[in-house]
This record gives sequence, C-alpha cells and structure tokens, in this order.
Amino acid sequence: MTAAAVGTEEVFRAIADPNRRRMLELLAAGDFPAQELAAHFDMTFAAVSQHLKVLLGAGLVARRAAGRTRIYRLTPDKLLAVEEWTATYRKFWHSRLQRLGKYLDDQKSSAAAK
Amino acid sequence: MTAAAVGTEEVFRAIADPNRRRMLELLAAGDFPAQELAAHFDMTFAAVSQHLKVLLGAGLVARRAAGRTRIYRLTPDKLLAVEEWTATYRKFWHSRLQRLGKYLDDQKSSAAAK
DNA sequence: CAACCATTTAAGTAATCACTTAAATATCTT
DNA sequence: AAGATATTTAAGTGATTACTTAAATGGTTG
Repeated sequence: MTAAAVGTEEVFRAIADPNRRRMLELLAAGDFPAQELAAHFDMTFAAVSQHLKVLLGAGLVARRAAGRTRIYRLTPDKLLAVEEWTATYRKFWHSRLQRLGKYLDDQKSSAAAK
Repeated sequence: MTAAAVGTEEVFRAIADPNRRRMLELLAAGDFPAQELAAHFDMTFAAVSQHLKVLLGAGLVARRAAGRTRIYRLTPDKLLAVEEWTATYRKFWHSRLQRLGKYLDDQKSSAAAK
C-alpha cells in the first residue's frame, strides 16, 4: 500500500458527489472564499460549508483565514490515489486506448522507480 | 463532453463503495460466478448480488448465463471517465509527480488527436 | 414432475447522506 | 460597545444506502 492509499476511502466518498466534484473544478481555476464558491450552487451557504468540510476531511482542499472570510484552495494530491487505482484497469481498456494505457503504465512505473 | 462521460455519475457512485471496488479487483483476475465471488465477502449472497447489480448498472461489469449460474466479467471501459477526470488535476500534483503528470497529459492529448 | 440449486427480487430496518433553518463563533466597521 | 458580515456548527428531516431474511424465478437432476 502506497502512502497515497492512506485515507483513500474518504477520497472516493468525497468525489462521489457531483456538487463536490464541481467545487473542485471551480477551485482548479484558483482559490476562492467560501462565499464566492457558494454563489455557484443552488443550495444554502451552510450546505456548501458542509460539503467543503467533507472535501477538507478527504484532504482535497485546504482552508486559510483572511479576516472573517475563509479561502479555499485545491490540494488534489490525494487524487493521485484514484488515478493509481484506475491505472490497475487500464490494461483492460479497449483497442487503441489499450495500447496507450500500457504505454502510460510503463512510463509511470519507470518514473516511480526513479 | 466525451462519450465516456455519459453515465459517469453512476460510475463515481459505484466505485465509492469499498466492497464494490474489491469486487472489481477480484474480477480483474478473471471472470467469476456470483457464488465464487460472494465467498470472498462477509455478507449474504443477496447483498453481493445487489452490489453486482449496482456495478452492472454503472456498466462496469457484464453478466452471462451458464446454466443456472451467472458469470460476471469486468468491463471497466467507463473507468476511463474517472481517469480523465483525475487528469484534470494532474497539473496540480507536486514536485516530481507534477513533471510526470504534465508529461502524461501531453502524451495523452497527442495520442487522442491521432 | 419433484426436489434442488444458483440467483435475483421484495420487503423491512438501521445507518448515513444531503439538505434545511436556527444558533454559535469570530471578525470587521462605526 | 453595537451591529453587520462571514462562516461554522447544531439539530432536525426526508431520501438513499447497505444490509438482512424471506419469497420468487428459472435451470438442473433424480
């Protein structure tokens, strides 16, 4: 088990929700205060805060205080665990994707060995 | 939106459960009758059958009849959507992983363009 | 055909989830 | 200090989830 696999459970759970995935997507464009983030969703501020708490718990975002606002930042390193998980199945993907998949596997393992 | 992105919602949901991920892992080693698969889990046969139904609904496994037994087979193409989703975040991964990530991005996009 | 075997489906339950409103905490402004 | 602002936390609710046992379906074998 790699270091990245620790806490993987929470990561898979966190990304299972489409609203939370959208939050990560928004944060990929830059850091945001909770409020500004919340403006993109059709739910109460409290609900957004709760979703952010889940993402925080999974380690996918970080929070810093700036006065009374909290600024969220994407910290997606743990998504590497998901990518590694899917990589296990690459060898089963079809046709030209299969060739690409195998190639990427080889690249990754040689890079990891470095 | 790519073709693989259709039904992605169910895929993310399906893989959120650790027992279902384990089932996929077992099926990666080869096709299995439901019964044999169930032997690996500490739950009733019915519960395993229900999990398999979720995986079937997500398109991650296929089923074929062989007499009265049902043989399950891994059909993980839809996991490509998950891999593609994580790829969006690769550019944020750190240090030497970041360099690798960027490299893989480039490889993938040139291969996809082919 | 009758009993059996592999599996799915139905029905029910306890736990978890996504959400709401309301209260609590902390900072900023006047 | 008082009131406004930004956020989190608490408490409650309805929906969904993961499971159970029991009944239903359908192929197999004596």
